[in-house]
Amino acid sequence: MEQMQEFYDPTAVETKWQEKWAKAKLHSADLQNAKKPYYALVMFPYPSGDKLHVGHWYNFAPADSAARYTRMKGFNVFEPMGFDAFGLPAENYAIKTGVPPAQSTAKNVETMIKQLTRIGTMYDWEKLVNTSDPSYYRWTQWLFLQMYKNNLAYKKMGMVNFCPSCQTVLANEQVWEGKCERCETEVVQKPLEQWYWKITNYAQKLVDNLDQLDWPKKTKVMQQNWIGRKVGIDITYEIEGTTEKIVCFTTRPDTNFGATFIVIAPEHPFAKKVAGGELKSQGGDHASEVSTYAQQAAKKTELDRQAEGRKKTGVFTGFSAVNSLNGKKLPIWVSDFVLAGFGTGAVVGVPGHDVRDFEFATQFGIPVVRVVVASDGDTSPITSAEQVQEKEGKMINSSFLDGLDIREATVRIMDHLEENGWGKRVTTYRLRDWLISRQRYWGAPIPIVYDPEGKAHPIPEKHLPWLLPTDVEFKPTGKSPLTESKEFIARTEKIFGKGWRPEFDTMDTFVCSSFYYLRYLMPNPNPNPNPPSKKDFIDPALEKKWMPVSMYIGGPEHACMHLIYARFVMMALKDFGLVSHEEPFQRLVHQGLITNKGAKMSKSKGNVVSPDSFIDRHGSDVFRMYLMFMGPFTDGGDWSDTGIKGIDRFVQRVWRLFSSSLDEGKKSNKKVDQKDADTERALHRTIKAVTDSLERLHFNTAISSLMEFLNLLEAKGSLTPDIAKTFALLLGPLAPHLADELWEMTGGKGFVVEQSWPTFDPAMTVFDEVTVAIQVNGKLRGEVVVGANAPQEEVLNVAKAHENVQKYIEGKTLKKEIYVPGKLVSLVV
RNA sequence: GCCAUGGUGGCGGAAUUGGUAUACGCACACGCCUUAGGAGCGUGAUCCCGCAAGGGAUUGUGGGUUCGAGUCCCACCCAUGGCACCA
Repeated sequence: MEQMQEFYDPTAVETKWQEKWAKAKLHSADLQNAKKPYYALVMFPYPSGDKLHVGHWYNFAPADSAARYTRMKGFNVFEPMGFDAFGLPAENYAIKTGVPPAQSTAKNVETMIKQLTRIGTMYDWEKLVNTSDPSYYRWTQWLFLQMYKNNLAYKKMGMVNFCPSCQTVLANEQVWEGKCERCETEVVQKPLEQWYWKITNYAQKLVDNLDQLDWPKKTKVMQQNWIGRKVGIDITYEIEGTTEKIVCFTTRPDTNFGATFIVIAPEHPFAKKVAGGELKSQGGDHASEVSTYAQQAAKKTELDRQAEGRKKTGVFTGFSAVNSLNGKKLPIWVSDFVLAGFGTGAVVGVPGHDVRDFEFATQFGIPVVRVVVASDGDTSPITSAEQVQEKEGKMINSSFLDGLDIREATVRIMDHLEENGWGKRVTTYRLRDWLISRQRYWGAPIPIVYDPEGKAHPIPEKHLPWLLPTDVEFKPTGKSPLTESKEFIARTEKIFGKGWRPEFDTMDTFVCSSFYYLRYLMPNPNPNPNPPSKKDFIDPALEKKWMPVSMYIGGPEHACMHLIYARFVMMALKDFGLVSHEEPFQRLVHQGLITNKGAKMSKSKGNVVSPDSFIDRHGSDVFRMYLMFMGPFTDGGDWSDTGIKGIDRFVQRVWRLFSSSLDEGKKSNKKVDQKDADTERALHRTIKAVTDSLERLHFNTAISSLMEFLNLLEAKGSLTPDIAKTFALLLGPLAPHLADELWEMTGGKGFVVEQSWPTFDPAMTVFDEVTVAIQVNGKLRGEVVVGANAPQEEVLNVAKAHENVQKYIEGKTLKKEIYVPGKLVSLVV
């Protein structure tokens, strides 16, 4: 009765252990001497002034549980943490409050470290990185210079995505459904000269390497789609009455005998020549129509195009090309359904076998020819869009291709076109080069200066870090805020000479995060390497030993941003001879999304759950276990205020059982460790179940196995010291504070995370006696208890003798008898 | 439209290879303890019929393979995520 009043006090216990862990430097990894390195990484957060939200916990706590389990399995686990500190959140906060981002960031980092510690994670704070610190961004700039040196960084004029709200350009990856990934404002197109990194050089490798990675299939497919590799052929068409040629890209040259027209994008050079009156056709002057159409098309926004739907518009140029295959004339049209940025910006129209071409042809009265037999054998003329798409079939109306399957025909025609010099096989990609310039303040300055003629020069490495000036307004105006800095310009002139100007743009924050996993391995950098050397960037021995990251955990929203940029940068670094691996993240896992009442948590919806009140009341262990218990880690789940009770009860019951049993043992000094076979077997089954669950990151079932075991122990009424110890160890990854407290109560030495993970005896996980189900004609009709190793015949006889079974088999002939050892008997009558 | 993933009680979910579907927990009902309970403990429960013993149905829908299907195959429906006038 006395023990019943004793409650587990999470706050006291958790504080006590967090202090002990810190004092023992329990989470500090010895990078140099580790024998079995295991790099456990989570995507680092940006330092926000708000409290850690449930999403952070849902990402970090289970990741930490996995890392703790791995450590107990005997690995030298390195679990670092840092801050993706440059970027819009800090800058927007500065704009609102006038507090310089450097100041607010430093403060936020401090509070977040405290919050992250409260989770009870094993972060090795000695290796902290902060991307906004000059000791970090000097390497962001150094990386830029390596890219520049190796011709992977270049500046070019072009149409770019511009967010009118953030007042900066964006990379393609950062435009989602035509909107800014950060603020969801409609993005517009602007012609600007900007810096790019040549990610397209690695397009092929980025696709090919996916095969070897242990990543979610979904993510691989997303990257594949994003890179958009397409194998096809460029076919050259001569234009009648001119010396001009048009090259069309197609993946379906097999249908080329069915071509009846050509369409080019409004931005295509030939369209410009027609519009400008440079070329005049015999059939009349179409310059004004083409130029008007091109101007209208240029004005259209993404929204206009969506509103227009698939309705085709276009104008005739007055010119025709010739299909070399059959001498047919192909009128050349201009239409905005053809994209200037894909392929060659020109398409050969085969209306019989492409829906868009069909729509265009019917819109403008262009003939439609069938060159593939329909699946139902139909060879009649095509009259509706439903008849169009044929991905299977044999060729007709196609000269030497007739009768061939479309796949054979594709190869044949490609060979034929290449042999005659009319075409060339090519591979195209959807992926565009990475635009890394940003017209924002809070980022790493691009280490470039311009001479008085405006020519770009890289800043010599000895001048790094090329410091971000502080004498600026933060308010974005579309012009880079750095243009206002007198100090920045003075500094440039002082070093490089009068009339020299610095590059005023800063780098995309995704540049900072594209290599941070390497910087964690350089915890005590030479504070001022001048000039910086390769070895200061990353120690090759450490890189070889620790990379690639063993397990990387973070949200799926980064599939086509950070996760593609980081892979590209690692590949480039390998080519520069700086690292030994091509891929940064061997295994990737996405945590699921945690919602509230089915909706994504957001401040504007006012449905954000703050962990704090729950932690104050139940403690971090209960909170993190509840998040893990909600369902599989990768699925996410919907928040519920009440469900946490179940975990709280579990923790209290564990506590009560431990304190009552262990106290009792002490007081009466009686031996309570005589083994009970049932409990012993249950213990082994529990170890097996928890181990299997943790291997699969199914924390929810690991917890339910422990609950089941606890239910059994409570029913037995006592706890032997051996079982108590193992129970504490099994709880270690899931509820680290409680586990250490229980471990201490059982007289365990050291910390739980330093102990070996419990092992089980497979022989002990099976029962002596098993319950066997009996089915008659597939329906359950009874069960019997037999010895686990009872021979088949004996079990079948017992089964057939079963009273209820008798009712169903009496007087009938047994057609089949099946015994699945230890599971069931199946009788067929 | 295309690709991917998923659909199991009132709810979150469990069920490595086809082998007793609904473990574990929440919520619920009843009981115990209590001055009290937003505490604790115990019992019950997928649904339908039945006082009960028991029977029948059931893993989105419809078929199929099998002694046996949540699991494998085919068709369809729905949900979520991604891509989308990409030639």
